Amino acid sequence: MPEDFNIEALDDVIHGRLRLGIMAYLSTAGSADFTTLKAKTQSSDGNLSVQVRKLEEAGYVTVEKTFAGKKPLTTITLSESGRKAFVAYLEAMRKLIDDST
Amino acid sequence: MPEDFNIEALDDVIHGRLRLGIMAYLSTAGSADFTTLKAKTQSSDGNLSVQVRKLEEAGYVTVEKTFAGKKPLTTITLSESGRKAFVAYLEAMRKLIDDST
DNA sequence: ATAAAGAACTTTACAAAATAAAGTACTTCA
DNA sequence: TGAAGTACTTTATTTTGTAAAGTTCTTTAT
Repeated sequence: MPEDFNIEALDDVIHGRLRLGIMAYLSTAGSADFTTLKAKTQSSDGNLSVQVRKLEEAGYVTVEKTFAGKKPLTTITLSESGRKAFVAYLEAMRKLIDDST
Repeated sequence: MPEDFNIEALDDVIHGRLRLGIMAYLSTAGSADFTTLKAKTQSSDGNLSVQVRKLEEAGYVTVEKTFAGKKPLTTITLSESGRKAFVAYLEAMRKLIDDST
């Protein structure tokens, strides 16, 4: 029985579907440009833009804008605090899974 | 790299915060009455009522209304299809965790 | 006997989030 | 040079989640 499963342990910023995908990808890749992230998460430009902004506002990623030749290049990088938050999220989720199986 | 992490593998009906808590509890308890579920998930009456209805509409739980003495008693039970869906959710989540750590 | 309080919900209203559509500012190709 | 494409952002719409209010009864106190 997941007696001690605290629903509040699941960070809402991370729990969002697309944001979870972004964090999962960045957790191993470290950083990625906008286009790659869009492909990996199979999301639309608009949605990705919005969700990356939210992660940025939470301090979980940093966003750097440069140019690759003539084209704009946005690079999203997982921050230290983002990594910590993601690890905590995974820990809470793992506990839920263990307790449920 | 969670190359194969398919964000769509995460069943949206289950992914919702409170619904996830309900499913997690029911996955081990099998069934519970409204009041118990409310206490275990620390939710409000209104929210619980709404989310249970959604799980019911998805066919993941069955809801039976009886009386305990004079008081109404609503019993929520995990269905076979609900268990399957939850297992699939856990499997997708486990894969995400494994790939991310 | 009856009013006040409480239990067990449901319904409706409101707020937040996700998605989709449209817009901007270029660049490249024909 | 103009049509299509890239790399985004902003705004609008839809969906979802939460909170507030309402309903129907029961229990307790007077």
